[in-house]
Amino acid sequence: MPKILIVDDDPHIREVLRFALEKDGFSVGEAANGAQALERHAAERPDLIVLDILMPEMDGTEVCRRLRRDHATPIVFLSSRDDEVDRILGLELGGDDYVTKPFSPRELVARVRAVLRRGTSAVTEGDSPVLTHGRLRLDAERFKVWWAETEVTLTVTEFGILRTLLRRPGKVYSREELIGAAYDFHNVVSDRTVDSHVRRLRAKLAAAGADPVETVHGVGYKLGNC
Amino acid sequence: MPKILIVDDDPHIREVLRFALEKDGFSVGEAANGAQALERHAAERPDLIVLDILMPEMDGTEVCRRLRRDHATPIVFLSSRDDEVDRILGLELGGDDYVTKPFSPRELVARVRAVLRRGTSAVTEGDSPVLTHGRLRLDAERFKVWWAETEVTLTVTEFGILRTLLRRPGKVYSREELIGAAYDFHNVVSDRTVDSHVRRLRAKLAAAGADPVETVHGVGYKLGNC
DNA sequence: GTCGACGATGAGAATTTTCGGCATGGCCAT
DNA sequence: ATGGCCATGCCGAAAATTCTCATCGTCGAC
Repeated sequence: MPKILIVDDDPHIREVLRFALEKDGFSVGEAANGAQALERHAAERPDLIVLDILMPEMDGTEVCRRLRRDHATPIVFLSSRDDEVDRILGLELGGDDYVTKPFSPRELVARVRAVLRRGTSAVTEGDSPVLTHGRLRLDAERFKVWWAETEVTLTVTEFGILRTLLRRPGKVYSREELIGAAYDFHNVVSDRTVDSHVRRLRAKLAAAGADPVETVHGVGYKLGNC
Repeated sequence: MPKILIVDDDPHIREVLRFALEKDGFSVGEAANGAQALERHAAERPDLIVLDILMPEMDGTEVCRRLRRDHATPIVFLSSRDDEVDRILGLELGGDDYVTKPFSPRELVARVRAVLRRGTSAVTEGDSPVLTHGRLRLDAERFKVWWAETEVTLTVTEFGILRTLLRRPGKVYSREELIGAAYDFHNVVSDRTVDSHVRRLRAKLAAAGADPVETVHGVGYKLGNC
């Protein structure tokens, strides 16, 4: 019966999350700010923390940094605004997953379960054969991609990049990460190359009426809402 | 002080190997045929077996199969004729390394050490940054290859294939294995493609005076003696 | 508003992949 | 053994994809 610590300054959110998590059999603790979070973490030793990023005084990133000094407790971030989380995710914080508001409690519980299932390790990819995000669908086994009903034909590299983006929609991937995910040899290609592939990927998706790949200036690319 | 069991029907070979291994600090046992090998193995519990393939009555492959029923003792095979070992290696016997006669005792000792160092596991690739085989040298970090003194410039795929072959010189790799080792997506390219890459790889090595990549009809490619 | 850094774009070079035809090896019947 | 036959590998060339480079546009910090 894993124990979850909810950290958010909004009592309403805490309430909703507590309800959802308890219904699923988790035992739940709460904290309303960063200082309280560290305190409760020390006292209750939760198996996972649900952590809001935007909080007065000590925000989520700072809590995360302090926790990471001594602990590997998995963290699922809550982000208020979509573009806000972008920067943070670029910075290799030790977060394990990320949910942007507004989100369904059901989704959060699913993420929490997933993180716990794959163990403490921060960066493990759930290699499901079919990935979906909005109208975008990718079948890694059959090597095919659809936007709504129309199939989009991609090359290997384009496919690799999209698959990576799709594993964590919204997360901003640096060019280096994208290269690493698509090739065995990381040290071979220049990162300008990623631009080229993203360009053609975008072109093909655009031809199908989609435009889900977004640029995050100074960091990399991410999959936006579809 | 690891114990090695030498199995070979040729007393001269046993003598040479015993001398080399003992000089290196190993303790050595001997067996002249398959039946004796099983017997000695049960009695002496060696840490590693050096096993000749071609023996009268019960040959090395059969000995290996019987041993593998109950034991994971690492095995280094000795093969008499070069082309003979090819077929056997295709068949995923549980061998840990392979040396073809004529071989230098020094080389065998090196192999034995390597196998022991990387633990019992049969198929662990020591991902050392620098792989060498005869005059052939490959640096996986700097992404460079040499034949003797001359550097050979390879493309990513050529490099990937050579690196794979180099991980177990002499082992015959199927085209599928080579594809799988060089790409993330296995299901994308036809296996004729491997031919093309091997062709260009050979051409480049030939330009440097080498011809180490050998074809094994009906199975795949392997790295021959250099 | 200006400047500097970063991303987009176009074009071309390099690499990878495929395909079809030819050569060769291994196997069977003679 | 010999010759034919089928499977498999090799080669040349073209098509597809990937990668790089130079230039221009845009974003964001000051």
